[in-house]
Amino acid sequence: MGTPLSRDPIAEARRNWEEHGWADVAAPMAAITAIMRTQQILLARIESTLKPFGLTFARYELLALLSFARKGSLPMNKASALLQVHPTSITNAVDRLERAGLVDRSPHPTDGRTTLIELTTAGRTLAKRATAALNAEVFSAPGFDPGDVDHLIRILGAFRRNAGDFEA
Amino acid sequence: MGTPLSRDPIAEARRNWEEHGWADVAAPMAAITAIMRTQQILLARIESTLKPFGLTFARYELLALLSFARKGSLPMNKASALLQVHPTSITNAVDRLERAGLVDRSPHPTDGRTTLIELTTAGRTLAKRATAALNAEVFSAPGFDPGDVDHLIRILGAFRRNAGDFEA
DNA sequence: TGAATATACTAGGACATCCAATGGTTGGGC
DNA sequence: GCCCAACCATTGGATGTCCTAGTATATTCA
Repeated sequence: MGTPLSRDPIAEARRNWEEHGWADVAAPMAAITAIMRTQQILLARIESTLKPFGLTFARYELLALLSFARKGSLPMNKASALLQVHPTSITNAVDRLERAGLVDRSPHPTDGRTTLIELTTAGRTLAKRATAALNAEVFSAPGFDPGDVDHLIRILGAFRRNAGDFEA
Repeated sequence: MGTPLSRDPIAEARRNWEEHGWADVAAPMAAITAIMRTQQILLARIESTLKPFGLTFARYELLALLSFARKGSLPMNKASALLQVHPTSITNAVDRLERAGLVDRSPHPTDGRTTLIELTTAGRTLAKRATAALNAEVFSAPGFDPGDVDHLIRILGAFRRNAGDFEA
């Protein structure tokens, strides 16, 4: 990215909100905008780490999920639910992973509507190496104060629960 | 989205990390994944609020930025820097906003390389109405505990500064 | 002054996401 | 036993983001 700005653009936006009579919602606006920007920064780091493996974050998430599955396979709709993305995104990711020889599609033994996804040997190996890279290059030095990490997990966990992601 | 899951999928992932010998980075991994998911939820709310106005979040951000510009116009590279997105994203957004009659392009008076973006009357009106809708439907009840909002602003502000977004 | 470098925007391609619509498959209610 | 609503995966279209490359204009410097 370019040169650092001389002032925090989100703090600027917050001031603008306050000057226009929206002081009551200025702080939440700033927090939400900050989350947007933080996600963008983190995603860029992750994508950059995964690039040498030929993976995007979306495809990595699917590989990682499969690598933790007890049976080694997962129905597509389960993957969609657990990763909280639309079924079409799973279809898209599986298409590319399958073309790359990292996963296989197979029909569900009893339910003809369902398709199972399974890691190939190459997929399992790549998932391990990509996870090691993410741990080393992103998660081990995330840029948060260690004490703040627990704050974030608690605050965002409550938010996600309120939003209906999961139950208490 | 579907039914709430019975357990927090990010807490599950954290457990998986710990069981595989990556306990030292499990917490940051969980925090980062939670930011990704939180951004997704918030973006969906924002897009849903903006949809009746024919706006996306990217285009709204540009309209809002222009509405706060002193001169009422902004060079495209300034918009790119302040919104922290790729110049091509600005080109894309301006293309669509211009086609919708919400902004105009004009040449910079002294620098022939630069293009200025300016709100039309319709653009200024729509920006006001869209902001009012976001304030009412998203920012006024963001789903965070009021005390947590300040925590978030502080934690994410420090992160963004460390990441080189702006200077102290 | 004239060439080399830097800057600003645009064009085309890859990827991910969502939505709406389609075609199979299941399973419960009658 | 049959039918229809619910479910599953896929396709096609729209949007946004980034990357690479290309064109035009400015600026710097020998």
